[in-house]
Amino acid sequence: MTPDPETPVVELQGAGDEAAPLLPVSDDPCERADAARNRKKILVAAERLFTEFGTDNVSMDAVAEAAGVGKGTLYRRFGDRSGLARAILDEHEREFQEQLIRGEPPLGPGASPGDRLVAYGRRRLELTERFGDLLLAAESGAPGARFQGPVYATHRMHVLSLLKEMSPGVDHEYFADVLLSALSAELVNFWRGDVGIGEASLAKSFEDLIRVVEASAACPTDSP
Amino acid sequence: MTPDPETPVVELQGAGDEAAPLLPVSDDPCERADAARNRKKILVAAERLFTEFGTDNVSMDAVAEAAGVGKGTLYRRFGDRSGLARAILDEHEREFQEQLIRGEPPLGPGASPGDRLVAYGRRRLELTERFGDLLLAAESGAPGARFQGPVYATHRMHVLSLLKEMSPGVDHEYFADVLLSALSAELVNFWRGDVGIGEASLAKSFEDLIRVVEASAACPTDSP
DNA sequence: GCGCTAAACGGACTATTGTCCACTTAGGAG
DNA sequence: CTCCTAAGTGGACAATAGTCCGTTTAGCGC
Repeated sequence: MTPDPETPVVELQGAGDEAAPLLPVSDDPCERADAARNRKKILVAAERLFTEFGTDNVSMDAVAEAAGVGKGTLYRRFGDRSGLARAILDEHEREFQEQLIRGEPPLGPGASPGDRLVAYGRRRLELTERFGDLLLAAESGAPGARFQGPVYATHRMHVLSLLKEMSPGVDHEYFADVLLSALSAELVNFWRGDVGIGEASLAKSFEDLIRVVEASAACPTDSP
Repeated sequence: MTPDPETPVVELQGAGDEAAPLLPVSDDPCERADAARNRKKILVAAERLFTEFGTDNVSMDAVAEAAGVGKGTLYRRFGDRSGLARAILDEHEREFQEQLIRGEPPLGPGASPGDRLVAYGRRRLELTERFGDLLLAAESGAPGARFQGPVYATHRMHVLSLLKEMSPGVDHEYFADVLLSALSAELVNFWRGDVGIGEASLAKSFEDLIRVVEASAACPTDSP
């Protein structure tokens, strides 16, 4: 494994509902000046190449060359291709998380958990529409790697705490991952591209899914 | 794209509930004798190497060499690594589908759709326990490739028809994919390996998920 | 300024996937 | 039996990801 990829690991202990600043901090304050400069150069070059030629028509060599650094530097900073994609997405990711935690309802606090989950799904789908290829690259690393890393952990905790609020006393660990899989770039891109279903339609289906759970929390038929 | 991978495409027109023999037929009757012989040699060699060294510690070169064929032959037959994995799984897959269609309840016909879905999930989880790495390799091709091909289509149709039976008049297309994602080797392997949760526990969670949908189909709170 | 050291750099190198095409051969027609 | 051709074969080839390690340099203590 690579010595130290970019993940500046924030502690993510299970309990807390959602108040704490769980945002992944991408700028290491102890980073040497040249390292920071190169990181920036790489991110700028990569973003340009990715948008110009399409995310998966650009080799890592090409990124390194365009950024004017060696390949070793590229890999030292970002670990692998998916790490680079994640780093590019990071800025938008932070903005998104900000809205989840401190934004307006229904995305932010104040709405019912069901409404918040629906809004969360809708927003994720919008983001997938904008950043589809990049998100796909970000979640295509080693198998199972998608489920690790601070970004996934944060999303997971958000969904989990809303589910808990919706129907307390039930174990939703697995269901949280299932919901996030339902929003994975791979599935969503497939629906949008190959099946040809629009994002709005998907949002509706995702909402249905949430409403089903919401209803079952209120319905006595639920057998413990 | 590869000229003609192994997929001998069976028509999969949407309607029929599940009576027809939708099993993917893997032996092309018009295959030349030497081709068939090589196919067999490759499958045997690959299966041996995979079980001996672990599925992803074996390069395609190694498989070709062990089978005593050229790499070109390997790729002509199976398209890519994931195609090879699918072909190895094919025998078990056919057996599984046989049980779904003509086997005993609750897996086969005769039980309630909810029970059948639960049994389906349980069985898939067992298979993932046995063939985890291979299934993982089979579903790790080009992004979105998992959702294509006859095997996925068949599973999807099975789940879909049970969902329809459970709550008629509702669109379950997306939800079927979500349920199948919940059983994907990537997610399940992650839970078993990294989280350390046993298969039984996952089966329980999957069952809960199905029961929630089952309940909501019966509960008047459901808003159309 | 002057070294010193840990951090960062970069490009040669390895491993692997997947493609291509000139050659070989199975198996039916005559 | 012989010929013919479409299918099949195999290994050289190109492209790419990711590793390794000798070299360079930032930034600190003096």
